[in-house]
Amino acid sequence: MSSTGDTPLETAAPTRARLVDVARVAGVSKALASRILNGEQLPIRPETRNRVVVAARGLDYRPHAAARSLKRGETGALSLLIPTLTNPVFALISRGAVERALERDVAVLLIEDSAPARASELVSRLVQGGRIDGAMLASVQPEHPLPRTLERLRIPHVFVHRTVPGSNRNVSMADQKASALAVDYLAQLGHRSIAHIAGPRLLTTTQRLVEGFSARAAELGLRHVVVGDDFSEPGGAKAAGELFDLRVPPTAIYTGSLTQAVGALHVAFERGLRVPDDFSLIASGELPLANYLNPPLTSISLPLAELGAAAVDALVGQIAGDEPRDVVVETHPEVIVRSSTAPPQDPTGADPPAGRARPVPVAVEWHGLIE
Amino acid sequence: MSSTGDTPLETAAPTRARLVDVARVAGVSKALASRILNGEQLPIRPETRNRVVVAARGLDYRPHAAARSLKRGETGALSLLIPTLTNPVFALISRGAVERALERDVAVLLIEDSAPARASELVSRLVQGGRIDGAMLASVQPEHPLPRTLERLRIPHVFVHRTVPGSNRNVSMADQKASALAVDYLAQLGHRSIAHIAGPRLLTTTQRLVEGFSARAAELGLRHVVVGDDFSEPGGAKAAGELFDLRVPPTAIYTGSLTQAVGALHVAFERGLRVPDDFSLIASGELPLANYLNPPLTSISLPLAELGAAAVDALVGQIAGDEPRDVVVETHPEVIVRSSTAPPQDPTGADPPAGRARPVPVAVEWHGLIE
DNA sequence: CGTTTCCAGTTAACCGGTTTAGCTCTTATA
DNA sequence: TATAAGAGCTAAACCGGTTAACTGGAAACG
Repeated sequence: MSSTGDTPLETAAPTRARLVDVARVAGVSKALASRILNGEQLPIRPETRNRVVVAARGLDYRPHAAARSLKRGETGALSLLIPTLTNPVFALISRGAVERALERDVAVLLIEDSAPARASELVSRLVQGGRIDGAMLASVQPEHPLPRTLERLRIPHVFVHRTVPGSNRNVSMADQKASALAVDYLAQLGHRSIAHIAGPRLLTTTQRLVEGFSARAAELGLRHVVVGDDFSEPGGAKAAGELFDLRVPPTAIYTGSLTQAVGALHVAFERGLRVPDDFSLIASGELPLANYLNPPLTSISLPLAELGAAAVDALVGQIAGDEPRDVVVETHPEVIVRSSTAPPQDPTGADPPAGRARPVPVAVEWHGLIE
Repeated sequence: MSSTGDTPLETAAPTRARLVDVARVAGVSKALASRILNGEQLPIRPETRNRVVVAARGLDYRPHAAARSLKRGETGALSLLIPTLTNPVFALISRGAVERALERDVAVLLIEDSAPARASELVSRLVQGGRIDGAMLASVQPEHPLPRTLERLRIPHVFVHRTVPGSNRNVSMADQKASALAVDYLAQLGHRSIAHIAGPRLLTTTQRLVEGFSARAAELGLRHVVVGDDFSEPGGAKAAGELFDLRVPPTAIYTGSLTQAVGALHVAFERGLRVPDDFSLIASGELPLANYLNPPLTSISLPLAELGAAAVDALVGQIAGDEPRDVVVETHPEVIVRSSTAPPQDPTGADPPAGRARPVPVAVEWHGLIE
């Protein structure tokens, strides 16, 4: 298996060029070749430098990752832990992270967090095995064991999208702005009574979305309500069902994820409700699928890929020695208008003729001003 | 940064255990420790072996990936090239591959094939940089430059899901069976006139799906037609539109992917056609989303995760020295019955009163027996 | 004129494993 | 009784880079 030098057999094994080869061709020591190729600022004759660079290019030389890693004590690889690949939100974050990492010549190991204990063990193994320099975590729920482990091992890490308050390691975006924009858009269409289907309350993403929603709705004097506690399709379906059961349902629903919107559309269909005739629907997070739902879904675009890219940048910074600090990605949310939103059909629905909307049949309470 | 031995400062940097540490604790040389921990069959006193094993466990020792890689000339890492992460088909294949790889203590680098030239360059870089031992390719179209590059560099590789005939490196499944099952199911419901919305004709997956469809339809004496050339939502929408434009549209449509089915549902909705009243719809490939479409989509389950796992197995085999050979994953397709399929509404629709169905308004021709 | 400084490099140690060659001691064999 | 054959281990080279320490000569400096 040792392809050192010549292989006298008929199959000329194409062997990688090593640093020594470059050095020999350029007529210098491998030490010098190494330092030149790494762009060190050194007193060196330009002509010598050139010989080395040309030799490296000519031989298509690439430093052996393992050798470099061994000496430097760095691997040039990161892990990215996500809840599931089949959720397009995380697919997009992953895309952004992998792209940026490749630009920076860093490798990314993607891992699905099927079970917290297992994920912790896997990441620890990668760390202990010297396979990664740092970890990006997009799936930590508050009691997840991994952050503590990483803290103890002093492994650089960041939290992406799902953040940990006070950690100084959060890479997030101003989700509030997306919610506020959604509320603005619905209000502008004439809706006076709106609902938000939210995710798990423990997640900071959820909290930001809810906060943005409630704050702006209150500001505009809209009646508003928040339901739901799961970003999935069934979560959206269940929450939507609760809303439709209200004595006075909202005329518009804003979901925290596209998957929830799919669930909401599903129950609407089952109950014979029509969108946007019976209620308007708008979701946070734009995906190609939105255009092919029935009806095509109005949504708020969010820079998920940029979020992944920013996570890589922050983590690479930490590895280089920077102190961990929170990063908030610039958000310029936009409404992608499709066919699931329209002015409310029955203007009185937002303000029922019989005055006050209470009592409410399920454990859901309206907030906001009753004019 | 050198944490060699003791760090006298207050921050006790938790340093990885190395092989020497294990050897010292066990009172043996590191050579022996290495061979024991690698499970070599050697003349060794059981007690000595035990001391080493216990020491390794006690120190939570894990061999440093880079050091091992450097000496062995293997990285213990593979790449997986997929068209896009946001397509759940490839998300599932990736899931299966990553899971199996982690079981085998191998790392997987996931790469999206945004542009063939760029992907080729990236994978080459990984190979040349000694970052991966082999590549899994799930996105090669016939003129993709990567296979040639890998062949030239003598890098082990396999083709997953999208195969290359004659390469002996294909990891695929018997998609034909899924198509045949779909046809059987539709026939059993009473449909006599069915259509298949296919993917790009150059892909072998498409060819297998089409073959299974046409063969079984002919066998059962059904009128059948194949349209479409793209697995995406717009591709499904366009093809469905062509079918609806037929003078005698089919009473059932079988799509090669769930995304195409989404597209088909979309145009049906736009044209006011109802599923399954106006036509039945069944898709190849089961995904959670299917349950939340309107109506919930009947689909054929396929072992996509197993396919990814099998790809890892095959590739690891090649790296260990096996000759490349095609692998066909066991398929036991099942119909997941939901609400998008039903007996045809108008039994005469399958066999129009006016006799022959031609002429056909678009470039689509019916095949099969006219009774 | 002797010494220091700078230029333009080279030598060799080292990272943490794996692996080949070899060494010592006991036991079986001729 | 000499010797070959294991059993049971150790020493050291090696993988391919990086980097601290060093060298020989020319120029600058006091």
